[in-house]
Amino acid sequence: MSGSTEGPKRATSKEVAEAAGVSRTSVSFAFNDPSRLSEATRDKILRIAAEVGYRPDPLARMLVNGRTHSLGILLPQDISQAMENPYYAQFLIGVGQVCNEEGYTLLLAPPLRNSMLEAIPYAAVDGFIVAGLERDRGEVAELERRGVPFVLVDSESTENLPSVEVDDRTGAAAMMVHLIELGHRRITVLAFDAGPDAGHDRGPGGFRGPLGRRMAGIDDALAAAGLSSDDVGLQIVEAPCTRREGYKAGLRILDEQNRPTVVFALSDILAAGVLDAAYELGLDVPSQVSVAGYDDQPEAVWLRPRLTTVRQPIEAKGRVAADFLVSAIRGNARHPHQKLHTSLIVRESTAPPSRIN
Amino acid sequence: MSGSTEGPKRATSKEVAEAAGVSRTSVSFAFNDPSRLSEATRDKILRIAAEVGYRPDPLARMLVNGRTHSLGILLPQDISQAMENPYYAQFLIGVGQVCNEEGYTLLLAPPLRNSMLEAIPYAAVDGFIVAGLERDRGEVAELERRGVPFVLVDSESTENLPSVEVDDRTGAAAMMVHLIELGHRRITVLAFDAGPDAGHDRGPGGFRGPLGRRMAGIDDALAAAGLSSDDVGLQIVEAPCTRREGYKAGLRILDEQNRPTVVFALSDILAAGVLDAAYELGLDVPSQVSVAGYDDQPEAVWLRPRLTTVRQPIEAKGRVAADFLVSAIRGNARHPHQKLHTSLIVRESTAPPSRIN
DNA sequence: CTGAAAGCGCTTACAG
DNA sequence: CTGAAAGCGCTTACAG
Repeated sequence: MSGSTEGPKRATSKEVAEAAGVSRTSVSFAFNDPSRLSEATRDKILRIAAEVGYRPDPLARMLVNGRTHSLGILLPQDISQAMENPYYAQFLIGVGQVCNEEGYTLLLAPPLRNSMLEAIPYAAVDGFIVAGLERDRGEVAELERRGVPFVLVDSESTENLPSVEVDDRTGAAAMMVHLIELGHRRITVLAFDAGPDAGHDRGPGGFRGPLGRRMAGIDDALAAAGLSSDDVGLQIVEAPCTRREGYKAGLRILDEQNRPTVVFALSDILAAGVLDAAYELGLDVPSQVSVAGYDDQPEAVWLRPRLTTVRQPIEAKGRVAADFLVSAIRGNARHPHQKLHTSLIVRESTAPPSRIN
Repeated sequence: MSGSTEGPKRATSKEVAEAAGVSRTSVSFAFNDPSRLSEATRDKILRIAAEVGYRPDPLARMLVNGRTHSLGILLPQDISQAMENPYYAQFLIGVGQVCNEEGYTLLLAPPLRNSMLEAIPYAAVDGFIVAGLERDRGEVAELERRGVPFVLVDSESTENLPSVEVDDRTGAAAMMVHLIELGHRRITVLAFDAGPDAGHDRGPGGFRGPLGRRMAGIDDALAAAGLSSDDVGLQIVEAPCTRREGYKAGLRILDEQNRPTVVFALSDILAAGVLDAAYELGLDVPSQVSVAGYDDQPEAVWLRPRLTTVRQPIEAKGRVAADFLVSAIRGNARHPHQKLHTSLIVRESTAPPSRIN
C-alpha cells in the first residue's frame, strides 16, 4: 500500500483507457491537451484516473519527450560532504533561482566509484553543471563526445567550452597586497584540504584548481612587491574545510613563540575557526594578530571582529552556470564563458602588525 | 557540439550494434552482463562504443528496469529559499549519508504551481521524502493512492504511515521550564515565519506543524508552572528565518522601555540575530538579557556567548527518513514510525534576570 | 472529436 | 555465445 512498492501495481494509461472505454491516445490527451477532447470524455477520463490514482509515468513521458526538466549537478564529493560546506549551499541558492524561473528540478549526483564522469550515464537530466572537475582534458572530451549539454564551473579549462570561473588569482593577490602594505612580514596561509582526490595529481606549486590559482595570486603579490616568500616568512598550512578544523589549525599556528602576525585563511570557514582559536588563546584580533578570509560568506559580517576577506560571488556563479546550462539545453550552440570578479573587503580583522610581537 | 543539444545526435545502441555487426542484445550485454559475451565481441563493442561516445540512455534503462536509483525530496518551498536555511543543509547531510551508502542520487523537487503534490508526477525517482507537508489528510491519501513509496517528515500525521518526527513539544517545554525556573517573568518568543503557504490554514493557536508543537510546549510549561501567559508577559513576534531578520526583530524587541528579560527564539538562526542586536545595543548577554535558541545548529557553540538552545537531531532526522524510504522502496510493507528526541542544552546565553531591569 | 500504429531507447526471457 | 521478439509506459503524427 502506502509507502511501499508492493500492493496494487501502479495504474497505467492502458487500464484507465479500458475503464473509460477510450483509447490510450485519449487518456494522454486528457492530461496533455484536454482541449482536443469533448468535455464529457475528458471528465470521464479524469474522474476515473483520479479514482485509481493514475498519473502519467514521469519516466515514460521523459523518454518520449526527450526532456526531463531536471538539471544535474555533478559533485566532486559525496552529498553529505558537500552539504557540510556552506559554499555549496550558497552555490545551490544561485542554481536554485534559475531552476525556479525555468521550472527545473535539481539532481545532486555524487561521484560513482570515485569518478564524477562515471556518474554521468546514470543521471536522468537534461544537462550537467560540473563543479570543480580538476581533470585532464581527456575526460572533458568524453563529456563532449557523449553530446550531453554541460557547463564547467571553476575548472582550469578554457574558453572554448561553456564555463564560468572566478578571478581567484587576482582576488588572493589583492588580499596579499593589502597584508604586505599593512606591514606584515610573518604570514601564514591556511589552505583548505582539496580532498582525497587531489592528492595524486597536483599542479605546479602543489595545488590545482581554485586553490592553485589563489596560491599563484599570492606569489604574484609577492613578486610585485619584490619580496620572496622568505621575506614574509611564508608558511602554508592545510586543514579540512570546517570551522572546527580551522580552530584546531589556528591553535597550532598561533600558539607558538614565533607566531605569524597574520593568518590568511583561504576560506571564511577556516578563518572563523582561526578567530575562535585567537579568542581561546586570549589574543586580540587585530591588535595582536590579524586574520583574513576568503569567500565573504554571509557569516563573515557576523564574526567578531568582522572579517576582512575576499568576496567571491558564489551565488552569482551558480546562477550564471545554470543560465548557461539552460541555454545550452535549448540548443544554443555558443560556448559562453564568463569570468566573475572578486573584490577585497576590508573590515576589522586586519591591521598593521604590533611593534612588540 | 559540446554543451549543446544540436550537432550529432547521441549514439544509440542500434547504431553501435550495426557498427559492430552484432545485435542490440549483445550491446546491452557488453554493458550489463559482459561475462555472457566472448571476449572478442565484448571488446569490439566496447571499443566502438567508446569511439562514438555511446552509453546506454539512463532514461530508457530506468523505464525498463523500473528503478531510477534516485531519491526525491519534496520541498515545501523553492530550492533557493530552502538552501538559504542551514536547517536544510543539515537535513541533507543526513539524507546524503544514506544516498552514499545505498548508491542513490538525490532529486530536489520544489513545489509546482505552489503545490508539493503537483510536483510528484514530474519527478523520476524511486520514492519521496516529504518535508513538512502540513496538509489535510486528503493529499496524503492521494500520495498513497498513487502507490509511490514515501516517508513523511515533521508531519502532523500519524503512526500508520512511514514517518519521522521530532518531539518538538517536549523540547520547547523544557526550555520554557528552564527560563521560568531561572525566574524570568518577561518572556518574548521569536517565531520563524512559516512562509506564505501557512497563512491560510493555521492550526489552533495560530500555528501548525513543528512551530505549532513548539508553541504548544510553551503552553504546557506555563500550565505546569501554574502560570498564565500574562504572568510571564508572553509576547510572540514573528520574523523570516534569517540572521538578518532575527537581528532586526531583536533590535525592535530589545530597544524598549519595558524590554523582556529573555528572548526565546524558535530557531538558532534567529537567536544569532538577536545576539547581534543585543551586542549592537550594548546589552550584555546574559547579565542584562538572556537569549535562547532552538535546533542546536553547529554554529550555536561558536556564538558569543555560547547559545543555550534545544537540540534537535536534524541530521539523524534526514538519515532515518532516507533509511525508511529505502526500506519502503525495497518493498518493505511495514510503516515504520520514529519520534526523535530533543534535549535542552544549557550554555552561556541564559541566566537569571537582573534585579534592576 | 477519437483511435490505430509507430516510436522513444533500452533490457530480458526465450530459443538456438 | 548470440539474436529475434516482446515489452517498459507513454506521446504524437496521421487518418478518419
